[in-house]
Amino acid sequence: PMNIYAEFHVRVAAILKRIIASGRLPADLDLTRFVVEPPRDPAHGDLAVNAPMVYAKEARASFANPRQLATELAAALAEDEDVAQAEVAGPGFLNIRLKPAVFARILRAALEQGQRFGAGLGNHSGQKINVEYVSANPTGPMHVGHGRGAVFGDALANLLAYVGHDVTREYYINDAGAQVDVLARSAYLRYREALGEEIAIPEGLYPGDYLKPVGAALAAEYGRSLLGRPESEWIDVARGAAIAGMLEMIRSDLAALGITHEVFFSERSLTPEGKDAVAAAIDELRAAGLVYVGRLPAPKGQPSEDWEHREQLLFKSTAFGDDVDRPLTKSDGTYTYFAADIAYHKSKIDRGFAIMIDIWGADHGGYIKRMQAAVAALSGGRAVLDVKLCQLVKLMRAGEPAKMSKRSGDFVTLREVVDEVGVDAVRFMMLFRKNDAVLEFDLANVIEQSKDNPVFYVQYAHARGKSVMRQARASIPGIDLSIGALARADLSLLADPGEIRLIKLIAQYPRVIEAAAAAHEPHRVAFYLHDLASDLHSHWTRGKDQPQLRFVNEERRDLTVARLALVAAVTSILAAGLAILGVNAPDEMH
RNA sequence: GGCCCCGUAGCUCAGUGGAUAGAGCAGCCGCCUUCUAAGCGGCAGGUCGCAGGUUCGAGCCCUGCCGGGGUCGCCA
Repeated sequence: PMNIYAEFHVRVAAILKRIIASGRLPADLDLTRFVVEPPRDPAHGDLAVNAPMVYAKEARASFANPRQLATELAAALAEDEDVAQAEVAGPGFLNIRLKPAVFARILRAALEQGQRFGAGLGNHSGQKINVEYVSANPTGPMHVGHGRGAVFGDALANLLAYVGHDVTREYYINDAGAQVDVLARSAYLRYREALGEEIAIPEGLYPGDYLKPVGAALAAEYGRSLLGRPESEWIDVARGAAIAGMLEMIRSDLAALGITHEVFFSERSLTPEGKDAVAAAIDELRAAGLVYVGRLPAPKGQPSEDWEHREQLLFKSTAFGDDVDRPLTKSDGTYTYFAADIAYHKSKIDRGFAIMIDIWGADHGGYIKRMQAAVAALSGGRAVLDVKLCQLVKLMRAGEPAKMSKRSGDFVTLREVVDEVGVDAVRFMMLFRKNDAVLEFDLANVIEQSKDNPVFYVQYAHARGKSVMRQARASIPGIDLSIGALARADLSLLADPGEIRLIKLIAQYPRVIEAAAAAHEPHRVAFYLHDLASDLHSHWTRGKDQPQLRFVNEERRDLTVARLALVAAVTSILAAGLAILGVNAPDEMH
C-alpha cells in the first residue's frame, strides 16, 4: 500500500485536528471534505491541498482568510520529514513539494511489490461483493453488445479483487419465460430437420443455424420417438437440451474472451418450475406491507390500443423512490420477470452480499429504480445495489456500419469479432471508453499495429521495456538486474526531467486504482496505462537525440541499474494494469 | 407526456467541485549510421448545447429549456 496522496490526506487531517484541539476550528469539522491530489500544473509541486478553501467558512472565526490557514498548515507540513517545501498559492492552495527520497521509496515499492503494487488499498479487506454480468439470454450466440457488458463486468471484478474485495462473479441465466419455449420449438424443428425432414423456420422462431447441433443431439438421443407427438410431450426435453446447448455455446464465447464466472444462477430454479422462491420473496414483501392488488395508470404519450385497465399484484416501489408501483404478475397469473429478479436479488442478500453490482444493457435503464427499491425493501436498507449500464456498441468496418440483431440469425457474433481482431483488442477497446458512452468499434482500426491503435500502443510500451532489459543483459555481461539489485540501486541518479516525470506518474498508480475501484470505472485504468505508455515512449525517443539519456549506458553501470529500475517499475505497472483489464502484456511484439 | 443516458477541438473521446479545459485521429512542419521510427517533437484548432442558480471557485452540483439516443403492464 503506497498511496502518497492518501498518506498526506491523513497527515494534513492530523494537523487540522491539532488546530481543532486548539479551539480555532469547530470540533465537528468533516475531515473527509478536502482532497490531496496531483496539481494539474506540475510546476505547482507534487501535492495540492485544498483544505484552507474548503474550510474557509468554518475558519472565518479564527483565520482572516484561507491563505492564513494555509500558511499555518504549510508551517506544520514543513516539519514533515518527507516534505521539501510547502507553500501557499493562489486563493489558498497548499502546494507541497516532496523530497526525492519519497519518490525513491515509491519506486522501490513498485519494484518489490510487483503485480501487487497499489493493491489492497483502503479498508476493503474481504468485503464481499457480488458482480453480476453478461446474463445474456440463452437463446443464441452472444453479440458485441453482450461482449461489452461481459468485458466491463469482468474487468470491474478484477479491479475490485485487486483492491482487496472478496468478489463473486455471477451469471444469471434467463431460462424461464416464453422465450425459452420459443427456443424449444425452434430446436424441435432442427430435430425434425436432423431426421431428414425439409423444414422452414416460421416467423417468430429462432432461425439461426446454431440450433442445428441441438437438433442433431436430440435426434441422436431420442431417435424418432419425439416425432408426431403433441408439444406438451417434447417441450421439456427440447427446452432442456436447447438451454444446455446455448449455455455451452455462451460459456465457450466467454472463454474466448478470457471470462469465467464462479456462479451460474438459473432463473428457472426460482420459479414455480423450481423451488418457487419467488413466492417466498413476495411473501416477505407482503409481510412488510409492500405488496397490494391495484390498478396502474395507463402510460402517457402514445396511447396504446390494447391497454386494458385491470387489477394486478403490485410492489410498492414508489415507497423507495420509483415513479410508479411495479407489477409482479402478468395477466395470465404467472410472475413477471421483475418478480423473479426480486427473488434472485433476495438470494444474493441471503448469501451475505451487502454490495451488489449489476451490469446491464442501456435498454434496461428504466428498470434500475425498481430493482434498487426491491433490494432496499428486502435488506432493510443494509444492502446496496449499483447498476452499471453499458451503452450499445456500433460495430464498424472502415467507417461502414456492420449490422447486428439478436434474432436475425445472420448478425455479426461476438465470437466472430474476437476471432477476427483478437481478445486483447476487443477487451482493451471496450474498456477504453466510459461504460455509459456509446462505443464505436471499428474492426479495421483495432488490428492496425500503430500508435493509432491504443491496444497496440500500450502493449508495445511493455514490450519495449522488456526489450531494454534484454538489451542491457546482452551488452553488459554479468549485470545483475534482479528485483533485489534494482531496488538497491542509487535512485538519486534519476534526475532527468523525463525520468522524474515517469516516477511521478508511477506514484499516481495506486491512487488511480483506488479511485477507479471506488467509482466502479475500470476505464480509468485503461487511460492511465495509455498515459504511462506515452511517457515511456516519449522518454525512450529522447535517448535518440541525447545518447546520454539512454537507459543502457555501458560506461556507467550504476546509472544503468538505476534507470533500469525505473524501466522495470514502469513495465511492471503496465503488466499489472493490463492484467486488471484482462489484456496480455507481451514481452516482444511480432 | 414521465423517467434514464449522452451533448467538450473538423472527427472519436478523457477530464474524483480547484489554478491557464486535455489526448488520439485528420491537417501543416520536423526527427531513422538509433536501447525495435510498430516511435517521438512542434504548429494550428474551444462561447465545454443554451439560460439561470448554488459556491471563495462549476465542463463537473441544482433548476429550466434545446438537440440525440434509450425506455415506459401482459418481453427478458
